[in-house]
Amino acid sequence: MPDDQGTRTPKHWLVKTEPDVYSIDDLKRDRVTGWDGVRNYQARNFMRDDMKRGDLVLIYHSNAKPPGVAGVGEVAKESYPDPTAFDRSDSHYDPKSDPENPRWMQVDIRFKRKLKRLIPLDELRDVPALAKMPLLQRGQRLSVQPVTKAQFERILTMSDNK
DNA sequence: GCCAACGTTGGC
DNA sequence: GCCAACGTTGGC
Repeated sequence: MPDDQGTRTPKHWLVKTEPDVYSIDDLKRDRVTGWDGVRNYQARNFMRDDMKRGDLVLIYHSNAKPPGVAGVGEVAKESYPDPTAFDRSDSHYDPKSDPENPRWMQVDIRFKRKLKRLIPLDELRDVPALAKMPLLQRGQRLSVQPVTKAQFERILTMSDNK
C-alpha cells in the first residue's frame, strides 16, 4: 500500500546553504523561500520526487566557520520548476533548461526555528548514532539529502539539551 | 587559498 | 561508451 495516501509520515531531510549567500537568519526574515539553484541531479530528484509538504528539513551551513546545523524548516510547497535556470542574468542560468521541459526543480522551504545553538560538523562526527548520515560520509557533496527520523531528532536534542 | 573528491562534458 | 579535461563543492 502506498504510504502517502493522505497519511504519509513526514520524511526528514538536510539541505545545505552557504550562510554568506543565504543563512538561517535570511530564511527567518523571509519566512518562506524557494530553494533554487540546485544543479545536481540526485539532489534535484529528492526535491522533485520525494520531498512533500510538511516534511522537516535541517538547515545546514556549509562553507562557514564553523560549518554545522543551524535550524529547522519544513517543506511548504512541493516541486516546481526553478526559475533561476531560465534567467540569463542569474548565476544559476542553464540554457539547457527549457520552460517547456524544465531540467531543474525546487521546493519552497518555510522557516520553523533556529536551533538554540549551531551544532558544528565536528560535534556531529563525534556521535556514533549519526555516523551513517550522508553528510558525514567522506567526500559526499549532496546539497539535499535524506536523514532518518532518529538522526533528525538526535540533532535537535544536541541543540536543546545544552 | 588549497586541493581532494566528485560530477559533468564532449571528443573520439 | 570510455575517459581525460574541466568545473564545483566544501572542509581545512
